[in-house]
Amino acid sequence: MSTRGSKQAKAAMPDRQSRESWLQAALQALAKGGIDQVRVEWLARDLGVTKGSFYWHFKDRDQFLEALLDYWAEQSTQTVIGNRSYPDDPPARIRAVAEDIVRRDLAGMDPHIRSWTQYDPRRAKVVASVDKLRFGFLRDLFVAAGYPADEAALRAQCLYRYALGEQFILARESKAQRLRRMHTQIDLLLGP
Amino acid sequence: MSTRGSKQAKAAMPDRQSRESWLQAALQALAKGGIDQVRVEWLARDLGVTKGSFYWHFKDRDQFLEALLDYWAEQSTQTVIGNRSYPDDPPARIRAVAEDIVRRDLAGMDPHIRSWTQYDPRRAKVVASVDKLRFGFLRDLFVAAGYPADEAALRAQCLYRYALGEQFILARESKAQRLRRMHTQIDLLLGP
DNA sequence: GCGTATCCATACGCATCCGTATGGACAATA
DNA sequence: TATTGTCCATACGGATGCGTATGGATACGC
Repeated sequence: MSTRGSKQAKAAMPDRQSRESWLQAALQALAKGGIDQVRVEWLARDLGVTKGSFYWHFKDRDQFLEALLDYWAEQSTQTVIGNRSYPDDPPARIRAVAEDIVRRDLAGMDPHIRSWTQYDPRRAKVVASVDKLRFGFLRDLFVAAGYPADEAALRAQCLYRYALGEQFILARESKAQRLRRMHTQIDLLLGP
Repeated sequence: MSTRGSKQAKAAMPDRQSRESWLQAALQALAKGGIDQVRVEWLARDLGVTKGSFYWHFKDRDQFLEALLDYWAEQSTQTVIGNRSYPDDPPARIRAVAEDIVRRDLAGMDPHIRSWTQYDPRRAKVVASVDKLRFGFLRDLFVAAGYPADEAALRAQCLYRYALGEQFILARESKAQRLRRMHTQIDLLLGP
């Protein structure tokens, strides 16, 4: 039944878990049903191990959730900001970044994250720092496009809120439609 | 200790609960910490009664949560759309509605609702219908402002996403700042 | 005043999940 | 081969929350 670690070891020690594999599993669970889907024993079942592994890597669930939030923060900032293959022309760059936001794998994670962290000041602080970082990245794009600082900030705020809101519309829409409307929004923001 | 129903009865039967008082308490709990804060015994404590009351009004927790989602849908549509005291001038009307959205009591509820319902098709359907209704209301405002149908729809989608996204920014900002930026966004949408 | 309907308290069984305690499997090192 | 370190299985105690069973309290019609 179990695919317990055999000796041919395609990638060495198949069943052994790392801190990160637990966090990765938790992130997937979080994406599916919110923070109350992140249960120690459920993750263990997903990973094909038992809690014994969990409590070897982490002190308790609280510390794990803290680490999870940090892990999310790291992932969700690198995904957009870490991509250096964007075009040089500022407006095209803004479009490319916005498309990346819509497309990215972490789509749909934000509502769970924010629902989870909303009333915990310490956690809200982490989310706020992510918002600040992503916003700053967008603002710089508008600055590069020639807008003065305050104008750039306003437009970046608009775009960021739009991108966030986009994640929470559950309507079954094609990605093409979403992208088209996003372009309309950007055209407005790049206008006067 | 208990303010058990005495005979002077300022408003008749102080401690007796109705279906709606349970739903109201649940909505408050939901707003604070998401759906996993909605626990039968916790609500009972909040209301100053015991579970006995709950299981008289509702079959079980699942049925209760269904009713809760419907209750939210009703509340969150009436809040904005039910207000008939908006100005007649279409642009001013759009501004007033948008301000209402920012100000309204249900602010901050959406992330919890969407995190909760995202991966349940039956529940997602309810949320989608709310989105559809609120969006339709906004679209009609743009139509009234003179935009052709498709243009109005696009602008309404932009505004709606912006308003949604606004709820998820946890940054400590004054309401005045939020309103000012919202106005900027609307000015853009009412432009060319 | 009596019966009935409405609403809630109390107490219990049950399942689930957290955290711990302890020992075992496996690899690396000597 | 002995030893040590890493990682996990198993089994348990305890807490928590759901749902039920049953009786009590209050209002209302007659």
